[in-house]
Amino acid sequence: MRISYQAGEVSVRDVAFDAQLTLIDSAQVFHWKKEGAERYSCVTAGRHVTLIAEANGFRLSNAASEDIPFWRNYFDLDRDYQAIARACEPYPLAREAVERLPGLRVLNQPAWETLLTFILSANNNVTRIRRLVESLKSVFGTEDDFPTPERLSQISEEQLRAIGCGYRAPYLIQTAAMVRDGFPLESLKDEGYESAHKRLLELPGVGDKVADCVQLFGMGQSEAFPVDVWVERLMKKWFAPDARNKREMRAAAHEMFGENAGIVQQYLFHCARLGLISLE
DNA sequence: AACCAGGGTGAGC
DNA sequence: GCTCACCATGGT
Repeated sequence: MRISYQAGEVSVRDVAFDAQLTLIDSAQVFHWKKEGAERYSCVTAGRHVTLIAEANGFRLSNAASEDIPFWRNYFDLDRDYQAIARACEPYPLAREAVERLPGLRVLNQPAWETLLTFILSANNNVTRIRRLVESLKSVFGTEDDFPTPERLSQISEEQLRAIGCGYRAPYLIQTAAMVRDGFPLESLKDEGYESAHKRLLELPGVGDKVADCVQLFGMGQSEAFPVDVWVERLMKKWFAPDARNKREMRAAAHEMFGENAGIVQQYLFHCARLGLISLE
């Protein structure tokens, strides 16, 4: 992997990256927009950026040189995905899943954005989550960012229901108020997985699954193993047929995949959604 | 027209 | 501890 900078563009070469898969279809991030065949744009962490997909990597236009470390982390460029595939060797189905979707990467998003979007994701479908996140950002955020906890905590339930949040509206408001009042969202990244998980469960609208998504996609805790309906079916059929509930499925995943559990999960999840793995 | 979606909550055991 | 009805909304 090589990163270079020239004339306002960050260029990333020699890296497996499938922009359509990772930014649009993977259901880990909901606010990238497709602008053209190879062009994608996004507002994240107060940065407005355009990504141009290339043969063996990508370019970021409108990027500052001092933001290279930010994007390096955001796109998970320092993780060795082939090594993860190899580490799955005892579990051929998992290894095949990782190898069948080259270029799918697990992004490291800002924690607050991840928390917001996954509260909205509960019992919802991807198309509608994307619309909802876009509305939340454009109606209540600024041109360059999502609404802050301060701002969101002062929006009325009626206003949030008006853009389609439904019963998740009070969860958003109450969680925003807790973060505003000092809930240590950022410092949870430095706690262990279990400890951070328990703290996240204190937030309204956050259960085991949403907490794991925030930890995996927004806190860099790769052992987090979100169990949604797809992963539940996968685990029941292929990996942990005796698990009696989702908590036991998570434990089984930690046993099998350790610190790579969340990364493997993302590949399995997507293969299942694409129909590449039979769930009978 | 039913059924589903990257589920969480609270009540009743 | 556990199960389960209920929760808005729109996609398929």
